[in-house]
Amino acid sequence: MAGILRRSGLKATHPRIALLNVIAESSAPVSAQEAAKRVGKKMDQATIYRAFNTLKSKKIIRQVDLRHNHAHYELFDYDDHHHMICISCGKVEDISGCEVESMYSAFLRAARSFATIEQHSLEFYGVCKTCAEKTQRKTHTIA
Amino acid sequence: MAGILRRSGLKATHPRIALLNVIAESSAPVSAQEAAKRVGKKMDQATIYRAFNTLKSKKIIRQVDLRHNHAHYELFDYDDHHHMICISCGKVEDISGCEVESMYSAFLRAARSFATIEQHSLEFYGVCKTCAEKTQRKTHTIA
DNA sequence: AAATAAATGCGAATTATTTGCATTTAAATC
DNA sequence: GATTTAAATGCAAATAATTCGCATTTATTT
Ligand SMILES: [Mn+2]
Ligand SMILES: [Mn+2]
Ligand SMILES: [Zn+2]
Ligand SMILES: [Zn+2]
Repeated sequence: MAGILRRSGLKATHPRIALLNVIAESSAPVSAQEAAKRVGKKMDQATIYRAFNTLKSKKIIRQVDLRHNHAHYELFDYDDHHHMICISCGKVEDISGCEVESMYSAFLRAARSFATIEQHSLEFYGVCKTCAEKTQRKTHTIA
Repeated sequence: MAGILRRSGLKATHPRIALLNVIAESSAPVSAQEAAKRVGKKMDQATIYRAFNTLKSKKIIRQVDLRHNHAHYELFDYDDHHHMICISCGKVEDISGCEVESMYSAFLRAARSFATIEQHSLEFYGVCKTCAEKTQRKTHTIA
């Protein structure tokens, strides 16, 4: 992690490295609260938010919207993966194989007022198998 | 607007109708602050947030993430349009013609733990022509 | 017009994110 | 390895975003 930071012109400081490790080890995008909890030690929330912002501006991490009313972040791995989010329990699963980038130029042609597209976000909102089963069971019980 | 509300089992109250009009007349998704300002009269912020949530749950409006650290909402028109957002000035333009829904079943097959997809959000982050020109001009001045 | 559940307003509470400033620390220089 | 210095951190306090409790008002039903 230290190398990534230095290559971006950032100081490889202990809090930042710890935070990056937390993000890297997490299976789902992490929020400031989760990060604070998992970084353990003492990393101030202000430092966490400042780190999120600088790491985002250097494209080391990217922001993901899960509609939880607070931001989440994950490593910016350049593999263009996206997320499925359960609208019932909040579960998040990564998915890949989206072709959207290949359509950038077509979208740009259709757009009146945009010069470039740098990135996109694509999220799917649905119901996970666990929640679907629960609903099914509930329905059966009532009937 | 009153009809839409009643059809969803909601009371067609004055604040709600005013809010829906604001959302309908806006060219871009609106935030709670913008709504408060434009509804004029006095509609309490708590009422605005409560309305956003109930209208969202009835699928009359939908939430849009512009990465501004607060939620935005627009009418849920079922035409599957999406947004281009300028990372420099925040400008928002609607775009349509996305084929993502036709790929729901393929994504579902690829997903380990999801039973259904109900909707998706697709946002493009780029630079608008106005901002692109400004940058160009700045670069030229420096050179 | 009366009854009633739903919705609102208002104030206060949470939650989320940012800021100012004194102090510390990583990296560069000697 | 000690010195220098700009960048980064911690702490406390500020601001922004969203939610809650409860008394009062309002839209529909009767
Ligand atoms: Mn992910
Ligand atoms: Mn729109
Ligand atoms: Zn679920
Ligand atoms: Zn712009």
